[in-house]
Amino acid sequence: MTTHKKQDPRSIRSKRVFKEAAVDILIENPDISKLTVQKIAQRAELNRATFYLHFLDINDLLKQVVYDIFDDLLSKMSPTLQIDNLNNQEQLITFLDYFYKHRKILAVLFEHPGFIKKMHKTLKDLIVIQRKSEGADTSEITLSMDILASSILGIIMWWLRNGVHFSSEYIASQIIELYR
Amino acid sequence: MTTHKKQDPRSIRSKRVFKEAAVDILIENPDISKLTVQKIAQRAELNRATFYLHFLDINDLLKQVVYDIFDDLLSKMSPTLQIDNLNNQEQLITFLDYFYKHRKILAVLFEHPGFIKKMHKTLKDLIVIQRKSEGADTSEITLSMDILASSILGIIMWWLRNGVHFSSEYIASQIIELYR
DNA sequence: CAAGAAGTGTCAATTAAACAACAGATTTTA
DNA sequence: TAAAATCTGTTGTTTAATTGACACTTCTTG
Repeated sequence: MTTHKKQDPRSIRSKRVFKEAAVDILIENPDISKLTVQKIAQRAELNRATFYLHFLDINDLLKQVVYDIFDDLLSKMSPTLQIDNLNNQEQLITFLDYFYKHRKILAVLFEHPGFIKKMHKTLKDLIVIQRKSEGADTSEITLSMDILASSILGIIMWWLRNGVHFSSEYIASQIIELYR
Repeated sequence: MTTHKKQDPRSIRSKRVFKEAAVDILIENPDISKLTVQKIAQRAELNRATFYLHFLDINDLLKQVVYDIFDDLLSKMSPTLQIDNLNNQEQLITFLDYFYKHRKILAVLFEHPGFIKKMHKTLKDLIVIQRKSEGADTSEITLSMDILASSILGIIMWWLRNGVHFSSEYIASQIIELYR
């Protein structure tokens, strides 16, 4: 059990503001190579030196952004997973709504090396958790989950790429239809 | 000539954030008597004690908010006043657009004692500046300007009270028609 | 109306952010 | 490609914000 020393609210805020600033800039201009610490600090209205109190470099910040997104996603998913009478479709819609809400930064991050792989792993884990909660045999589920995760990820990426013309409800119903 | 010592960006930001927080709270709940330093600090994500580094009390903050608004208004008006071929109507529309943009906080501030009086003075000054730029005799203009300012202020207050159903262009044309 | 809750204004001590300067790396552009 | 401009990562020092406490006043509500 790690003891987290209580953080100064200034630190908490600064970390958040730096990340928000970076995300905002990336949404305006998705070219990560054009992102600089100076621009982030400027947008965050914080000193450039302060950046280095919280992050090693831009890549470290982006990793934390990615981590935050997954953390947020998991915190949104787990409560619903604990409700027994919730069916697949409702969970899937929660999942898709999350993607819709964060579609702009996700579209940028999908271009980021390593993100898709991490996304895949998280998605698979979520599917495994779900299947287990449905009482499936542990030995049978792990095998085909990669393929299933890949398919869903492919659909999501297509969905995001194409400007999200369809509702999350419709996509959910299509995914369920496909893997019935 | 007062020498302004260059301010720390943290101070500048804190002052701004406190004011924004107060305005936000007032727009949500226009009852000034319900506004507290604690709520402002909480909304601003700053410590309550920090508030007192920048403001004497809530009233002092509100005075500064009022001042900022007028400062902003005057900076928006003066450039147009210097353009010779600009007519009354265009100036009036600039003026009215400003009110439209800030209508929410202005609706709150119009309830604030002293605001209408200050508003009146500023409006009169603007009218006087305008009349002078039109080459009017200095002795003739000051007298009826109070009545004129009161009328325009009355129209603006009515306009704001009634949910701004009409465009600033239409109101401008009506005001000009009235005082032709 | 009495008691608890919430808000005020202030303080000394602590901590995080700003500053400014630096050498060196990278990118732009003439 | 050479020069200029921008960006990087780091540092010691200064300054503003946080903290938690304090005595006091003003709501709020049973």
